[in-house]
Amino acid sequence: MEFSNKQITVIFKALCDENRVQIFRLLQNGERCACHLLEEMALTQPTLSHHMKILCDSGLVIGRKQGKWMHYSISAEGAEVAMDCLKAITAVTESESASKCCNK
Amino acid sequence: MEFSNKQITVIFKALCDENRVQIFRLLQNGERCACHLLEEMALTQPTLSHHMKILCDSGLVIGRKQGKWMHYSISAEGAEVAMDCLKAITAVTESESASKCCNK
DNA sequence: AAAACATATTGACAAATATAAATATGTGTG
DNA sequence: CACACATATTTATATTTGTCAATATGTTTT
Repeated sequence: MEFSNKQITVIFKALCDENRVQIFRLLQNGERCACHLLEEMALTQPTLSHHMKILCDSGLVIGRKQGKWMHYSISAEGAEVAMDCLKAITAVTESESASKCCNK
Repeated sequence: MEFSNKQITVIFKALCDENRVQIFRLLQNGERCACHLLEEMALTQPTLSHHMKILCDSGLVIGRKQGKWMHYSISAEGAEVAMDCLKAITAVTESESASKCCNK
């Protein structure tokens, strides 16, 4: 089992909230600092910080600290991992076509 | 914008819960009926039904009704859509390398 | 060192979600 | 048609999650 159930939920939790999805859209134009994201999103600073933590935990976003600023960007490697993960969990290895059911 | 933020959250909500991820693992062996899933999972029938609804809403799982039984399977088309969606939301279209930040 | 600033953390609360018991719906069978 | 059975829905509740205010941490500037 390449990915644990828990790992999978952590990865895709990044994409389960509309605000976080919107943050991805902002990061698609390239690296952005937290203050920039804060201006664009209708969120308070602590809430943004909370979402950025979830995004970084997922591996889909990378945080780079530079002085007092945090710069965030989409991780190509993280995206690759998520892609592999999605492919792995949706792959069907069926050989038989009949549905396994409790009523025989 | 090919996918709305809302659509994206609905798709990936399927993979945000450990029980639902486990259901994917069961379905990877081929189509299964609800009663079979219920035997394998440590859930009550209403809870399983609730999760199956979320999975079907995501498009990643298909429900097929046959008499009084519901047969569930992973949707190859749904998986393809999710893949495209993941690719789309993690794609970076940056031309500039410098980080856009509020401090100029 | 003090002040100003950017971000993170804590604590409290509201909203959303997962869960199960009870009930409803729909389907096959006697 | 009555009954048994599989699944869905409703209702209530516990847990999780998103949110913000207040505060803490760490960095730069004066």
